[in-house]
Amino acid sequence: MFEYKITHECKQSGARIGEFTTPHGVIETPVFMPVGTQATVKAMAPEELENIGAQIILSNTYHLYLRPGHGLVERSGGLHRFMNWHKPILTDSGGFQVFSLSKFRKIKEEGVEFQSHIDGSRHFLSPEDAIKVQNALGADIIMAFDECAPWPADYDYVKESMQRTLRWLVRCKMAHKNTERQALFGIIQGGTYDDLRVESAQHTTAIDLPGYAIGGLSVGEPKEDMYRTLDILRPHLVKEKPRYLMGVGSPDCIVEGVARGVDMFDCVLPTRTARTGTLFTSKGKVNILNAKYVDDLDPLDKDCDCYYCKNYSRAYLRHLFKTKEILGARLATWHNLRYLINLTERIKEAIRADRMLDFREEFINSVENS
RNA sequence: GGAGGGGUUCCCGAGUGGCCAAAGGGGGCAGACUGUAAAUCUGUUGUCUACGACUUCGAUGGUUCAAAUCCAUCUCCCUCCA
Repeated sequence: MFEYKITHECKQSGARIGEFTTPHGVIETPVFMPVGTQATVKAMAPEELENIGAQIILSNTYHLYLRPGHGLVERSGGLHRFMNWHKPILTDSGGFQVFSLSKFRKIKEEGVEFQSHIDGSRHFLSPEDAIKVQNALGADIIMAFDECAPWPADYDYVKESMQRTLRWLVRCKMAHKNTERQALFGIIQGGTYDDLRVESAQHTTAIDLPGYAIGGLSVGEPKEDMYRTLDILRPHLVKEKPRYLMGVGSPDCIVEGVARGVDMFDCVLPTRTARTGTLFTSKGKVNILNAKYVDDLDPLDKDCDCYYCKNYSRAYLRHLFKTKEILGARLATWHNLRYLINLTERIKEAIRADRMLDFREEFINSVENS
């Protein structure tokens, strides 16, 4: 179980196509994983996700722990059964909530004290707790409990945080009881400090795990910093293990990430922006609410094969958004997810043809010339 | 016919002598969103030859240094009573 088999390596870029085997099926990388924090990818039914080619989705330890409680999920037969998604699932550990809910928490060596954003109740989440909850949820891939440090942040703070994340990783591995059916991934931190990144990568990969993630990026830093960090990390990653860039990203970031050897991505961007009217297209970003689309009866993207683009006009989607109809959010989400999954398909073709760098060039140009 | 209430910027609706181009919503226009406190948030919304000027608060006329705000007439709407 949890074997990662690289089936092709791009001669031009070193980008890989691989197969990661899990109890709920094989994931072909590079892969984009839609995010379904609260045991649902907002606006989409599992069947619909499957139909657009989603291979694996994310869910979240912290949010499910608070509501409805991991006990209920476990009693219902695990997360797969609870939400009726029978392909692989990855759960994030709650480490991102240490960052995003920073107003409600206090970090200690033992773990993190949270005050619930829902009702203000106090909770304590240690690395052991995060693993215990994830064992109960039953995802195929579970994440180590880390701290996603903010950006910008002082060197000393990031160093301390990164080293604590390493100590927490050791505790996570010790606590993980279900290694046969759940793959624990470690998370490399270190902000945008190159030496801290290298230190984190060396220590993290020294611990034998089925996969490794790069965290703490796309938290506000310039893209050049993110790309540089990926370049710095690349020689320090384990070639035979999947590499997961957490929280990324936008179409251009995914292309840039794959070109730098990343295999897995997740991001709320396509689903979140879809709900507010921003759509990815082969010609760049479109805000469907713009007045110029009021009479536009063409499909959003002629190059897209999604249910929305095949059956509806831009004017119709704009109308749905203007009237705040639920279907608007659904069609937009449907499209954005299909767009990103299509993008990974095109990326795989480029890797197979050993022309990932050419593809990157073409992609950047096509999106800019809108 | 009698009594009362009211007509404010695209809409609703505050404002009752100067701090009012006029609160607040809505709508419109635009922007943001990267391991989801997000079907959310931000900006903007009379005109112009634009750090100043001009036009606006049902209409007209008047009082005043100064009116959306006071007075008169007209007009339209609403409620109650006959």
